[in-house]
Amino acid sequence: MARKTKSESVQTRERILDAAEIEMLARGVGKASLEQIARRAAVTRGAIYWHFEDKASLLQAMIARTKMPMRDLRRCIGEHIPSAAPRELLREMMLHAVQRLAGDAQHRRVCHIVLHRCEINDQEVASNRVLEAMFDETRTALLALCEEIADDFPLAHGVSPADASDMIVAFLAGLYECSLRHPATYAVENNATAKIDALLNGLFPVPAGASLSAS
Amino acid sequence: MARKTKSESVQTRERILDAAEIEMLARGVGKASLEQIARRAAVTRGAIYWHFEDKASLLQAMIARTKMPMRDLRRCIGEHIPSAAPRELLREMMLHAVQRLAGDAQHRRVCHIVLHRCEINDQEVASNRVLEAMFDETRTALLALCEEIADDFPLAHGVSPADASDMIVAFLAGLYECSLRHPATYAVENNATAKIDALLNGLFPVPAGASLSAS
DNA sequence: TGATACATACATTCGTGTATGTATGTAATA
DNA sequence: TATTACATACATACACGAATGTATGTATCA
Repeated sequence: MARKTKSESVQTRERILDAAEIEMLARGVGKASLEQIARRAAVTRGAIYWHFEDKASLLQAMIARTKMPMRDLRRCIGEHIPSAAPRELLREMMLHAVQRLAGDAQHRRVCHIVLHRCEINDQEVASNRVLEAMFDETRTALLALCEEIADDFPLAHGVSPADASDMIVAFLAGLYECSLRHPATYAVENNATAKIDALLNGLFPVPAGASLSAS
Repeated sequence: MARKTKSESVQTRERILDAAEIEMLARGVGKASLEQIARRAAVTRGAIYWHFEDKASLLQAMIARTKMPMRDLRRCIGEHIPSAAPRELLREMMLHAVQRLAGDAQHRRVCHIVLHRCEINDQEVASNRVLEAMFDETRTALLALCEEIADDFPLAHGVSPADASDMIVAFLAGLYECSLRHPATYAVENNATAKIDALLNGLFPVPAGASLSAS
């Protein structure tokens, strides 16, 4: 009814974003109306249009609230690359991604929305750019890592560093797919280390007698 | 303007389905209007409502036109299981899936629509059931196969048959994700055999000196 | 001649965007 | 310190288009 103080308005904005997450997850971005989002946030559409330009920028703000997984991985690379051995680093990165996916509920919701509750219009900006960034950054970062690893370990027969990074990207993307679509059936965090090690051993087989901590 | 012969009406139906594929792929299921689909098929909405109940059943018919990848795989299992060794069978199945994804344009389009151009409503029927079937059937079939393989080959350390089939499902799902979302960057069919072999060798490492054609 | 295979026309709903109202916080002024 | 002035943070109300569903018309095939 009246003007609220600054901190109250920030809270309102957060409540709107929370409500948008829930509604968009349940009904899809297109079918979730601003009216329903507003009702869930205990405000009116007026409040939404005050805080956001339109539904697209609301979605964008919602996405921006959670750090995207692959940017995270990349930063993780930047911080660790000077010190650790690349193969260990890759392993840690993959584990980190899995743990994030298993542990961070808001991250799961937002990824679920972007990946599965959002029709992609070829010209559209919001989630499309995010997805491109996710895939491209991941691929770039992983490719560089795989090339470094290939200096230390022999690659599997017929597999190039690019092939290896493609497989890892596919595996991670598939993890998100399976665990978000069917959380009951596919428990991501279950035996994650063993699974990741099996994949890495297939791509970069450790020669008999060699140590994993080769520089 | 007038009544067509039976075969002509079948052609009209097909043209509508073709147009729906194109429009839904370009704009998403929700934003593709029946009017635009009709225009592309050179008919009016009247024709669409004659052939289909509503947009949902149009989508359902569109999906039904292409066989789903995982049903295919399962049938492939049923046909081959009595004769071939399970590990070879699994390899062939995965190759088959990749080739289908690379070669069958209509299959690619429909999968692209179901996976990425379709907001999923929790209560909705059409594409949701299809997706569930895809994942569940795949998982069931692959799990059985992995258990058979585990009789012949030792599993990687700490990996159960269920873990192995989960990884394979994730890998295949990720292949679809990557190759459909970024066909330019991720060429599926590129080195597919080497990639698949690397994954299988990671999951079911072949003991030194053992032959792959173990019964 | 009746059922078929559509086209046309209309009613209705739903969501968005925008314009406007309104009450309060806040800073400047006197 | 009280008052004025304005910006803020929404609520309310309305106009508009877009899409759906349905009812009805119509020409042709069998």
